[in-house]
Amino acid sequence: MVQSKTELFDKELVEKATLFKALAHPARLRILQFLSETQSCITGDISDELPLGRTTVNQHLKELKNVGLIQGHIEGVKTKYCLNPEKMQEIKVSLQSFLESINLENYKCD
Amino acid sequence: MVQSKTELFDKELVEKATLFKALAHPARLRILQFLSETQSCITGDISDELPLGRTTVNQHLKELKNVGLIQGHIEGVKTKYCLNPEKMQEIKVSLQSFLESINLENYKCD
DNA sequence: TAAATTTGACGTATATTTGCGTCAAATAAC
DNA sequence: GTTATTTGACGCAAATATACGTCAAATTTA
Repeated sequence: MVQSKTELFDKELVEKATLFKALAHPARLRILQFLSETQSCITGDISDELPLGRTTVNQHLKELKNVGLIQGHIEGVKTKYCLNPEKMQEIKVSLQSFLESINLENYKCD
Repeated sequence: MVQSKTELFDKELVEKATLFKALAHPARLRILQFLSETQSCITGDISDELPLGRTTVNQHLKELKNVGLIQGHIEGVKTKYCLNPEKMQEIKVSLQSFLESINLENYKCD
């Protein structure tokens, strides 16, 4: 067994968990920060900025791309990576709404 | 090798990644929702509310406890689980600040 | 006291994530 | 045309997460 049981949960919850998971590694957070700091697209070698090998960074980039947080244009041999501001905003709203739905003012614990 | 490299990142980033990770599974999101919906502490058997076995749910509860999102009082044989509103608020602020630091108004992609 | 309930601890199996090396395709530089 | 760069795809090993069964301690209940 030990099969994944995520599909047994509410679809919306699964989606939010997926978003959170994309942000659940310091390398991915750092990549997002880095892209925002540079204020524009970056060609390749983000791995120079991280204490990880190129292939590993590439994999993290792929994960971020999968959830739509970043985009990549190919320009000749090189690839330019950028944030996807719309998706970032979407995620922000999504997470805030979840956190707000949870955090009740008059929560009491007896 | 394949050793964990998380310690090579900024401590603050690692902490935020840890928080996100705690929220990266639908079962844990559901548990948080459930605790907030009931508006009070719940004795044991949250597993009745989830499509998972008791031991599995217990493990998720433990993870949530580890990051401080929930608390558990022991009352006789039973254990009461509650949200930790302070920590929830803390996490909310922490995540919002990260997202805001990332999402730039005038982000351009050439 | 004996039986039933409740729960954490422990062990185990499978799945997924993380990290990286190597290779091949594509393009640029010579 | 040949060589160098750049990058994704592929595969592998170790680490971690997920899911659960079983057991023992604690505590009610009978």
